[in-house]
Amino acid sequence: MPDNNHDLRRTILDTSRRMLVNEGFTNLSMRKIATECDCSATSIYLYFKNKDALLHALIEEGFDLLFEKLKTADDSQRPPLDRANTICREFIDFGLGNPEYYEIMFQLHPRHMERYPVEKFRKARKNIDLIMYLLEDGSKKGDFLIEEPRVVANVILATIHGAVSLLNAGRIDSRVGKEAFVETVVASVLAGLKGTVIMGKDQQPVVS
Amino acid sequence: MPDNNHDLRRTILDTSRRMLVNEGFTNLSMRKIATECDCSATSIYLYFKNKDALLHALIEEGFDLLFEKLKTADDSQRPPLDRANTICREFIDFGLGNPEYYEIMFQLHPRHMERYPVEKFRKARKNIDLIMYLLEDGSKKGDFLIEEPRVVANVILATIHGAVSLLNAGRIDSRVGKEAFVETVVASVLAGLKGTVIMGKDQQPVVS
DNA sequence: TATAGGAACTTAACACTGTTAACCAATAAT
DNA sequence: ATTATTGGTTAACAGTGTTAAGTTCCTATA
Repeated sequence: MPDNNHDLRRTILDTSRRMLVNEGFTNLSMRKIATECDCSATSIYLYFKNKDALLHALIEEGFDLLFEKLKTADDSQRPPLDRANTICREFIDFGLGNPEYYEIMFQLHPRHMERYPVEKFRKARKNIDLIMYLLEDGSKKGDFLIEEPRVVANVILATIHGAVSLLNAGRIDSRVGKEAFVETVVASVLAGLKGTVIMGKDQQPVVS
Repeated sequence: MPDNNHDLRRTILDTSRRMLVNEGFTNLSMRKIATECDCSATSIYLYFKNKDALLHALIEEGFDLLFEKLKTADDSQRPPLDRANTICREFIDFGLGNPEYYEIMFQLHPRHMERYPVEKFRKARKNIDLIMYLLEDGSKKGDFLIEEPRVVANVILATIHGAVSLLNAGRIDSRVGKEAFVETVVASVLAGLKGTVIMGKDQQPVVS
């Protein structure tokens, strides 16, 4: 049996991912995962150094998922502004659609877990890089006016992240419609790329 | 003894606030608070329904603190754009300067604690309202071009929140300087208010 | 074929956590 | 004088992450 060794490891990952999505991060305990996997809690420690390491593995999967989503949605043939628009919406869509994943990926405070290994940050950074390359492309084509793509890419990420996290936390004024909020956020991001972006009558941002 | 009753209550609040700031949210346990207060852990339950209620009280204090900071920094006599600039920077300053407070105020996921009581949200909303009034003022004076101040106020809050939370979590690309990042975020927010904002040579946003 | 080694897994335990039930002492009210 | 209330306690429950020690079982070598 070649890598049948890692059968349980996969089961643990799959069930904990499922439990994370279904029952939330707070209800994710080693013992609960274990009973769901039909093994003892300590068996998990055979494949993961501790709970944080298991969490890190899930986070990594999350970043892969997000990156795939962004990459497949992004069409490098389209105009940069359209691409930026798409990327923003896909990111928000991911965050609102996978709140549990999003939480451990972006909202889990470092103080709550072991330092996320530096080498794993590369996967997280791939998403920012994707934005950055897009900005550089837009700059080269003269569509954007950006001096420091890396800084702006991080600002864009921060803006969208703020929107997603506050929405998911239910901390956006209830009198503000979710759609209007999202549209305004996206418009604001796109506005930062070049010129002024206003809202068209079909709720799509239009560059004036 | 008039309200000597609430002596212990005050001590609990003060020490837990101090412990929160000094040792972080994760290390805040009822028993630790109790030993620090020279009382038993169960005594805390005489004054707070549970740990969440204690946390809510701390959150409330945090919002008061933030509101005071914003209110005293805001000078309604100055031009709206200057005021917006000040508010943004004060907010960021608060978030970076009080990461523990900020965490329980804005990053503590609802799933991790009992629903934050609706009536207490008013204190949180006072900060958004302050931004909103400023936007309305700017609109009235013709400095801003804003159709829905409440939506935009929430977007501004989200943008700044995203920046603060990612900075505090150490999730901003290390190759991006903190100052440059903050300046770009503020510039981006101000740009959304009207026209295009570019960075002057003194790193201060200038409206063109 | 017998035995040593190691891999996969379990049980029992430790030191924590939030929270509750039961109890006790002192003060205030009838 | 007796009752009720206030403010506090101790002991316990059920849960947490984690570790040390022990157990099975399969595989490879003497």
